[in-house]
Amino acid sequence: MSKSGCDPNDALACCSTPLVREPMTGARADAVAPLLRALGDPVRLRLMSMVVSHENAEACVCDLLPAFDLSQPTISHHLKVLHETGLLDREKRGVWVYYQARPEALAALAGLFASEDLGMVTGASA
Amino acid sequence: MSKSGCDPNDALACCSTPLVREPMTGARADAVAPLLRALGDPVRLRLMSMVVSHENAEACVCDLLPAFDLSQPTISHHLKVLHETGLLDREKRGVWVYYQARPEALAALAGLFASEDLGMVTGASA
DNA sequence: CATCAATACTGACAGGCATCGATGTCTTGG
DNA sequence: CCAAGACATCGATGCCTGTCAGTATTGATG
Repeated sequence: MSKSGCDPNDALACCSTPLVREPMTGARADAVAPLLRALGDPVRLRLMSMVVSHENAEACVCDLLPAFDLSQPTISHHLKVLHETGLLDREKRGVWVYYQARPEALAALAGLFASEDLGMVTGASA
Repeated sequence: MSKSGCDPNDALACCSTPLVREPMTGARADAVAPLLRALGDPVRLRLMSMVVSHENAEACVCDLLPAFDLSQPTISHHLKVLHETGLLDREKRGVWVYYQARPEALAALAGLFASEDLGMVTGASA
């Protein structure tokens, strides 16, 4: 079960509304912020990038560990955070645990920062 | 001056490379993560959204304060964090301080999550 | 100049988080 | 059945951060 009231599915479902269209409600911000906070750590951001850009868009802990000067429990902890936030999927195959990125999560974040309106915003301020 | 070694300009300059293309370097992650961390707080995410979607894409503290159950110093603190991270610009006009979103910062984040490769990633895993 | 309003700054405290060492669990191989 | 490797979990520790109360600063007004 999840640790708190943050439901990843809920977060993904509501991210489709760009934050430039209208003021974000408190509930929506509470749902989206954990995604950004999870990627707000340099280690987790690198882990996410490594998994996504890895072959077949998946990687096991043994692939990721050598890139850091951190202990294995620490890496495991960060992967767990990314998993609980809904950014990574876990799949155990034999002895190894493979983490896969969830494209819909990244797509949700991309939609959040949808830049279609940004040009309009810049022009409107003049 | 910035509080730490995080240079907003550096962060914005390097964000243009999507994190799905190749593994992110440690230095790059250190530069980008603060942007995501800054928006990883629900209050700051709402503040950012409110400023961007506000009339003329700017808002003063007195416009933002009533939407929260927080004290004025707390709101000011969060705005300061967003400003130091390079997400908001400050402009003092008379008694009021107007905060304006920096479109290039949001564009940088949008570029980070550029979804052009996501479809390829999903397909490639099959 | 005196007063008031709006905002920023400082110090302090509580809570959360990143990290580690030690240990447990599960799978594979002999 | 035992040993070894891969990964997760637990408990502890130190740092970071969100929050507030109080105070200083700045500009408008009379």
